[in-house]
This record gives sequence, C-alpha cells and structure tokens, in this order.
Amino acid sequence: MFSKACEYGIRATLHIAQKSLHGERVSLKEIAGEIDSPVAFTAKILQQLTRAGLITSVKGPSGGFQIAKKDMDRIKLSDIVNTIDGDSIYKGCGLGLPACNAKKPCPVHDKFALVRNELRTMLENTSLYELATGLDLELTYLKR
Amino acid sequence: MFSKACEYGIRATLHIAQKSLHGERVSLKEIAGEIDSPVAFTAKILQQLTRAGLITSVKGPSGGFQIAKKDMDRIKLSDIVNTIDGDSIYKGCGLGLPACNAKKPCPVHDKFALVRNELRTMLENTSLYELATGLDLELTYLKR
DNA sequence: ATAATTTCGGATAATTTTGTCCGAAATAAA
DNA sequence: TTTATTTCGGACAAAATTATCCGAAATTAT
Repeated sequence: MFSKACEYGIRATLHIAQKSLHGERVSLKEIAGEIDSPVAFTAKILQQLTRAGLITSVKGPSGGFQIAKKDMDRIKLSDIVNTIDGDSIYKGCGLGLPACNAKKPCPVHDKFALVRNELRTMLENTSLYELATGLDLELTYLKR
Repeated sequence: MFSKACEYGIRATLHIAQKSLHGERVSLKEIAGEIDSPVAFTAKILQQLTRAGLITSVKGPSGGFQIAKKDMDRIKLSDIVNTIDGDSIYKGCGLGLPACNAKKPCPVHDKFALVRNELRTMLENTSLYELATGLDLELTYLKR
C-alpha cells in the first residue's frame, strides 16, 4: 500500500508525537530503536518530514525531534503520506494508465474510485493526536 | 497500489478476455501493443498467469492466449492480483508491522482494516466477464 | 520434411527503492 | 573555549523491481 519509507515515516512520527505529549524530545537513535527501523534510512525520512514542517528538529546535545502539541490535531496521516509517497495513491489510475479519467475510464475506474476515496477520507481525517493518544494508553503498538 | 507487473497483468488479461468474447486468440505482440506495455516483460507475466491456470496459451503459428468463455465469470480480479502480487495487500499491516493483529494492533489497524476489506470485497466480486463486456462496448479503455 | 511462427525459460541489464557511511554543521554542556 | 552530542547532506552500496535478449521447444502451414 505505502512504500517502506512511508511506513517508517508514519511510525516514527507517531512515536515522536507520543513522546511530545509528555513534552519529551526524542533522538534519531531512540526513534529507530522504538520503531525497529534502520537508523540512517530513518534519518533521511525524518529530514523530509522536517523540511515539510510536520516535525521539528533540534541539533546538538539533548537535541532530537518533537512536535508541538498544538499541531498534533492539525496534522493528519495524509500529510505524512503526501510528503513521502506523493499523491499517486489518491490520483493515479488503478491500472497505471496515465490518461485514465471519467471521460475515458479504465475498466476498473469507478470501482477503484470508491476504495481510493474511502482511503483518502480516512487519511485526511485521522490526526496525529488521536493516534498518539492510543499509543500512550498502550491500546496500540509500534513494534514488531 | 499494485506493482507494475500486476497492472500489466490485469490489463493483459482483460484484453485477452475481450477478444475471447469473440472467440479470437491473441498473440503476445498484439497484447503488448494494445495495452502499451514492454513485450518481453509482459511475456513473463503471461507465463505466470498461464501457470496459475487463469489463461490458456497455445504455441506455434496462429498461437497465442485465450480464456474460455465459461471461465470468465468464475475468474475474479482478486485471482490475478493474488497470482502476481500475493496476498500482502489484504493481509499485511498498513504500517508494515509483521506481528500486527487485533490483539496487539498498530495505531491504524482498525481504520485500515475497513479500507482493505472494501478493496478485497471489490476485487473478489469483480469478474473478468463483467469488465471484458464493458471493454467490448467501448465504455472503457485499456490504453494510455 | 522443412520452414516459419509463437510461447517458454534462463541469463543479463537498467532502474528504483532501500539501506549504509562518513564528514560537516550546529549546539549544548563541561 | 573545548569537547561531546546530535542532526544534516552527499556519496555510495545492496536489494528489489522492471525490462531486455536470445536460444530452445512446440506447433502450424507450406
């Protein structure tokens, strides 16, 4: 569904969000450890998310990544997915046809549109805050 | 959503199905031409589908690929997807966690389950016959 | 029989994605 | 001010996916 980079990106962001609920900043190392991902590759992804303004980074000792509490319900899953995988998952044709549209639809156009729209709606309406809270209550997990 | 191989596989199968509606057998070359895909790569995919028993191949002059009419509403999109991409799209965790399940769910487990189930239901209930008919009436298209 | 056509199967190459390495820049603590 | 820690950024490497090439096998038509 998503690229590996995107999966790591979502997992990392959720861990940062959960820690940020308690005002704690987390280092790259800790993040990679907690979400069980390759350190250097995760670094690249966090850089993308930082540049996109979804998370904040601080260099130097006691540095790391964080997310302002007030941003947490503004930021949606769709923001992360868009930053890393782009919008092809919403916009692209299910069969990969570059010029598929309602006027000249591919054979699965309508059926796919339904599923894709549900996916988009879900991603656009699911906030970091909501998911981080579930993590904090240990109702959900990020490892293994 | 799907791999390129799977997209080609679906498109190729639909073209074969459409031609088979009229009892016509189609060659690899024609298929690749009609669905605008790389010939040799398409050959590999058709081999997979043949081995899986979804399509039939005939060697030699006037050979090619075909699908028995009576199989067309038995064969569903899900059969093609399963043959080429496997079942990770239905079964895998949205965040890539190997051990995500209802007991120890990832933060997006329930929300993804809904979308994935809708996708699965759609693929499992969409037959080749239905899609090939739409193609034949030129209500839908496989190119560009 | 022979030749032509078509799929099959293995090897190989190109591209994309995933992952690693290392030095530079920033910053906090000693 | 020096040192240690941490992110940043570029180059590089490995793995997976996508794509090509070519000879072999099968089969039809001549």
